[in-house]
Amino acid sequence: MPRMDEENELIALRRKKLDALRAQGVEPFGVAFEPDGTIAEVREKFMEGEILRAAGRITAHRDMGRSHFLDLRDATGRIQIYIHAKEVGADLIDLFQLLDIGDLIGVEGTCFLTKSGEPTLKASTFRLMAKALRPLPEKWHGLQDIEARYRQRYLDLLTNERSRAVFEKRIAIVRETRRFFEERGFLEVETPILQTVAGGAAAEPFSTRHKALGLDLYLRIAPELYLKRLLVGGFNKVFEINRNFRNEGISRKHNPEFTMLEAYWAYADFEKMASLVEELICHLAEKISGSLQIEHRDAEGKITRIIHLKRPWRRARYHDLVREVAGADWFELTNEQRRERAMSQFKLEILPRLDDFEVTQHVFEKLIEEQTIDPLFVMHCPKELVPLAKQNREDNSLVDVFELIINGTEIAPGYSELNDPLLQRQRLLEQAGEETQKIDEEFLLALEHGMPPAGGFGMGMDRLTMLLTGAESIRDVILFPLLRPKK
RNA sequence: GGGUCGGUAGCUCAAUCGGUAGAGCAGCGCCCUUUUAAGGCGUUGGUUCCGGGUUCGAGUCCCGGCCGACCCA
Repeated sequence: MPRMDEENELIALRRKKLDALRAQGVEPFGVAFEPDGTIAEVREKFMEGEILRAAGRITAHRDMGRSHFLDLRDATGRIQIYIHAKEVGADLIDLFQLLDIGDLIGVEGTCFLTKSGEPTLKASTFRLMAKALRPLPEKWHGLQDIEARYRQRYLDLLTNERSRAVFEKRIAIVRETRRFFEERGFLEVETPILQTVAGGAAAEPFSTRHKALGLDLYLRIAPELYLKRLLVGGFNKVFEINRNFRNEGISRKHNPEFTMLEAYWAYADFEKMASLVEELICHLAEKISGSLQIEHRDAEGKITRIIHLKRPWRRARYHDLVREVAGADWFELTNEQRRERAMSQFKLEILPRLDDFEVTQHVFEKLIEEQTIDPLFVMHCPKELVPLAKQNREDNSLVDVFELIINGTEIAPGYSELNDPLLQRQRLLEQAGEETQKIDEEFLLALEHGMPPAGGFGMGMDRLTMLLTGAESIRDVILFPLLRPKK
């Protein structure tokens, strides 16, 4: 990482210019300036002869001797500035000599078209808004270094159009998701991130401590148990979009903090939630990409994958899907036969410590989940996988659950929520094993007051953004992903 | 945690078998009154990620470390 005190002639020169500006009585870190909107808006208002004001960053300088052309940019676009000794005073030309690419300026000027038809502001005056003491990355390639793009995201956003577009899409996805739920009568709520018991999922939490109370706390791994308390409290349609934290490894698909959507709907069930998710994702795809065909491209822009979101999405039972790939007799085999087949026939690595249902789950993940590109609702998973869902009425080894898979990844699980407090206690006990302190008694207390049957689902907004933007890594959809500090 | 790959000027990248560390952009100087990846001429800039080692000589080979990417667990 660059340090402020490092010896570098480029920085030293800019600091000299800074001093020279102050010597001329110019404050290099200016105060408010009122442009006629964003640069995109200025371009819309552009009319030859009109006087307009624009503010932005100098990103290019074409020196013609007595006349100069600048590119002025903000996040919305670029406009060309023309500066000529005759048009601005001698004082401002002196000031102009002290400007650099990267500086933020405010310009007032007359609209005109150049020979080649480029809309340009002929500067009558300009003000320095902020002097940049460091040079910007190169204009043509932008900032390419992956590590630097994460550590200094501002430079990535400034120089890489594609990166900025991804984050603008992410913002739109979150905004449209809120609108979607609000239009359907869901209340957006905020529930605790600091929790005394980290419940609602199976994951390692981050721990922290409240000094005044002398209390050990965890950052939440899921909001689920609090949202269900709200169902008990009579908020019948609720959702939350907020950060979850999981103290686990980092990968292409995992960041320790990530943004989760969870929604609960009283008196609905998992099938209804599946339809809601289907509707939501299609709505977002059309809003964000304008299409239900999502194209993923490589760095050269070649299409690598097309995901078809056209409805209706396939719904199939977990056991039927496993039989399709693992053999119709899979569930009639003995545990040992299943292990044997998974290893010899499917070349899967099956560790001896895996329980029988985990062997099947492993087959499911490798042979179904990872191979599935277009949306697939996997319905009715085995209950061992999901302790917070309602048991199926016909077959109580199953739960009323869907798992939505798109592009080889779990996108959203949804349940008919378990609302039997006694059964819920039993399931949580089974899951916790020895670690009974992991059971949220306050949640069970709430359930004992009566929670309406409800449908619920959760969806990782980061992975959804990856799906809709074609980002290959979760770090490309999180503005500041966690990295080890340098040095 | 394991494996593979990478880290060279502010940025983007070269550097043959181990033999004087280079280019483009940016910067600096000069020329040019409508250029737009402006152009022309000239020019500055390096702890080759860090620390050891081998060697007459290391960006390059070896060992250790740091940071990152990908794959696996």
